[in-house]
Amino acid sequence: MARTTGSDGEKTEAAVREAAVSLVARLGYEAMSMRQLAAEVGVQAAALYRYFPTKEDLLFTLMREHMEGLLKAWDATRPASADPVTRLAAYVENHIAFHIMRRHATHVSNMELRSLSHERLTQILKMRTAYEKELRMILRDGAEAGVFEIDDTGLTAMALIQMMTGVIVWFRPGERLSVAEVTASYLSMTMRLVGATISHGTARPSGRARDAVAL
Amino acid sequence: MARTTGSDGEKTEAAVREAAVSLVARLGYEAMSMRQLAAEVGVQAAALYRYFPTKEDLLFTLMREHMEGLLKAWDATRPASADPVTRLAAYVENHIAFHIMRRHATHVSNMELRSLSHERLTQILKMRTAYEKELRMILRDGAEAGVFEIDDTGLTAMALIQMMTGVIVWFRPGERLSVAEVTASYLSMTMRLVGATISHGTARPSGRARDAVAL
DNA sequence: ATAGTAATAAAACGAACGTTCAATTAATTC
DNA sequence: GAATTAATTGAACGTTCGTTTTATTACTAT
Repeated sequence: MARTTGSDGEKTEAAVREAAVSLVARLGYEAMSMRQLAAEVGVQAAALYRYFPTKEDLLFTLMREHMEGLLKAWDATRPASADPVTRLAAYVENHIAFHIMRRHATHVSNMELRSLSHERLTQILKMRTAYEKELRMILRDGAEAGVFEIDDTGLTAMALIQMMTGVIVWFRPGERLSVAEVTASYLSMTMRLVGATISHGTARPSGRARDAVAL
Repeated sequence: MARTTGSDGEKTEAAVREAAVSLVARLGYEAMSMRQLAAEVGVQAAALYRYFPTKEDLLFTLMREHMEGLLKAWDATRPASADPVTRLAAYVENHIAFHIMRRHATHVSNMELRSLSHERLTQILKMRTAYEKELRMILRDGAEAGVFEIDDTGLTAMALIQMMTGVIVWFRPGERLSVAEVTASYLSMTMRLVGATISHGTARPSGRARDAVAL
């Protein structure tokens, strides 16, 4: 046999991407074989090489697009306001929403970095650093404005990101808590953690967001 | 050749364990080959099988001993006091100290769970859950006593653990911050996060621990 | 000394891996 | 409808993998 009826390059490539994210997240990059991936897509292993020259190229593509998506999502959400509390709230909400929505891809981007070549690792880390810098800037502005009480901006940013990203480890949609409830809780914890002292009139009407500020 | 002069089973096994933790942490379990591990120890691959029947047995041993060590460390540190603030402070300090000290082993225990058989995975997760339960109990007691302000005990426990464990991702001993400084900062952030309202007289004299309570 | 055990080397096994190549068929273009 | 291009198969390549087997040497107890 050869070309199959109804075959379409674009559709196949999309199916490969999708299956790869799921498989790598579940099994790990090294543990997933190209034959396994091909079987999941319903194709022979050789067909994958029409779309991705090597296995590592495939991994890198998944990671790069995930990071680009994260940066793009933040760019679209980023509030014009200069109020650090509002900005921090937006950052937290965007981060949690994005990571819950793309749990598998986040897992891949966080866990499989060691499988990238040095050059590509650098590329991904650059994007990650840019994203983290956004949070550090918010924290610094808030600290300087006196609305946050923060020991060490860099350390606090890392702590917050680890805490928020950790959501994907235990959160499962449709269980005890809704996304909105989780987000509200994390918002509340974040605001306490940074010692936010003034209430921001622009408080979201989402659930128990009142906690997000006061303490 | 065969048995080498000066060879000693106990020493070899210890060397294998040590090298394995380091290699699995750096390369990942799947990416590390038994030949690579053997070379690191200075032995032939076949020699490894005298100490660990399979590669997975080796991984499981590393993980089980790490988790046992964590539980044991907490058991030795756990304060007799019933004061939730004191207990929480002890938990945080123990957790951070242990995880920084055993960065590589923690990496292994957190990242390679998917390479375990179902049965062994369950065993490790049971230990992990027991450890997390300790934190949940502290949080619950504190919330009931009115010294903590907590939305959801389970969610807060997960958030705290993710935050604290995240230390191993970015912290490198001998860089900008000392272990004591990092611990003090995390203690401070933790106490704010849970809304600890009363000062605990037993405050450590370690650095800026004054922040650990007040807000 | 000698017998027995502990610790390893050396070589080999079959299976699985990522990848390549030639052949073949489906769709598209002219 | 012929020529071209797109998409895929099936088989194969050389490597590497985890593991087993066998032989050999170092140590220990008698």
